[in-house]
Amino acid sequence: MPHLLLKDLPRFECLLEAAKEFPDLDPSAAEAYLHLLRTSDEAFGVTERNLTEHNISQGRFCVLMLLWRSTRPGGRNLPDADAIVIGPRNPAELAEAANVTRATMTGLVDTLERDGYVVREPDPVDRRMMSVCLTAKGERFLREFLPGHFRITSTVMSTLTENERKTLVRLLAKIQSQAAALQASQQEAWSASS
Amino acid sequence: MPHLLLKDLPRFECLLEAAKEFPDLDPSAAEAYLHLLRTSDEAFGVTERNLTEHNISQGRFCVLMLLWRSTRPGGRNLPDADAIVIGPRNPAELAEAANVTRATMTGLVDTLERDGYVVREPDPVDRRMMSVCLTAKGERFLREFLPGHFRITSTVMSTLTENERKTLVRLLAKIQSQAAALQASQQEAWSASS
DNA sequence: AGAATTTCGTTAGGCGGCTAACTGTCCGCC
DNA sequence: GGCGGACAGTTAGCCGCCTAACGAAATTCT
Repeated sequence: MPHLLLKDLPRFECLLEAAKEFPDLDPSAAEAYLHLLRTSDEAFGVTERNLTEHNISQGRFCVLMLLWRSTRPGGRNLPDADAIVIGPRNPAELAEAANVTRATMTGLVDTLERDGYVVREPDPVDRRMMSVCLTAKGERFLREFLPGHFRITSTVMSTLTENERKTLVRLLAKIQSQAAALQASQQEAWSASS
Repeated sequence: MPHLLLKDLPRFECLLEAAKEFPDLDPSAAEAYLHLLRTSDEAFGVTERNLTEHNISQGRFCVLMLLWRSTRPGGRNLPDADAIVIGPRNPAELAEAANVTRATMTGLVDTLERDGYVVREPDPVDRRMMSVCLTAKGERFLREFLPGHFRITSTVMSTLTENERKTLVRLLAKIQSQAAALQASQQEAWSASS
């Protein structure tokens, strides 16, 4: 479970009350924000429990998925099979795709290699680079692990109808783009001030 | 930013494709799940950036909020002021409310005390216990920090109308209760097997 | 009253992120 | 053709979270 968060969210009336003192506090916005983080945390907790039972972390799992997407032809059943891009293989590409630093990726690949799910191979042409490859053991692990993982995520979302899922995704996408824009402006302000 | 997550979520067609191979994969459920985590991560990232700029972590901030809720009368403007419960003060209560272990709370209070936001005082009646109290500096910090924090969360949610926020909270609550139920059943299964 | 259990806070050690600094390799430019 | 940057991967060290185990104090059970 990732970040520390209040177990019981403040009730809406409390937010209304607090808004009297802090005019910047938008009660419904704060409520939505808190619920978003809380729910995501809880949903993630359920899958993470499954991950740790299989002795793997979210980060390592993410790397395996990226490699799996790249090793398997992917477009085998698609008409334009040859157009399918091969996913990332270098640590740097993996780090970029997984949204972590290269240093973190080094650690993840270290443990994955130690567990035999992955091997590192030097790049023959550019001697700075490495290739990270999924082993047969790694692929076997995914093949055994994924069905249960998918069942869990399906169960978590099973209370929502197809329409509800659609609206949820739509609303989340709005928030996400807003957050991304805000983050960009934050970075801009930071680089301008330094 | 808490957990490692794919930067670009797989497109829905890819999920449909993968579902052919994994019958347990419910494409719309997986899509909703991934969007939920991704959006929460991004939204949290925006506020966390603000937190770290003020040299504080989400965990410490959470503790300060809990203490603040407990020190201030809270019900000052409410009719039934005397019925207002006083919030947690012991490390154990704080840990429970913040959803972390007591060991973690020790560390959080350590750094908060080092920064002068909080003091520890031994309980006069039960010598096992400590009382954690917000200092004037801690309250001043909150008073200066919160407006900006509220502005940020309001901005993140500003793309949603009041109605959209309501439906979002409703859908999230459904997911949350489902996740909580699942977690309970997981725990049950675990304790039964051991 | 004394022993066993519970509870509180802390410590020790692990893990997974991060930043910053380093080594080694490639590339462009004079 | 050598040299300064740019880039890949690693290392070192920090922080926040976790679990496990501990000593001290309170509580419960004989």
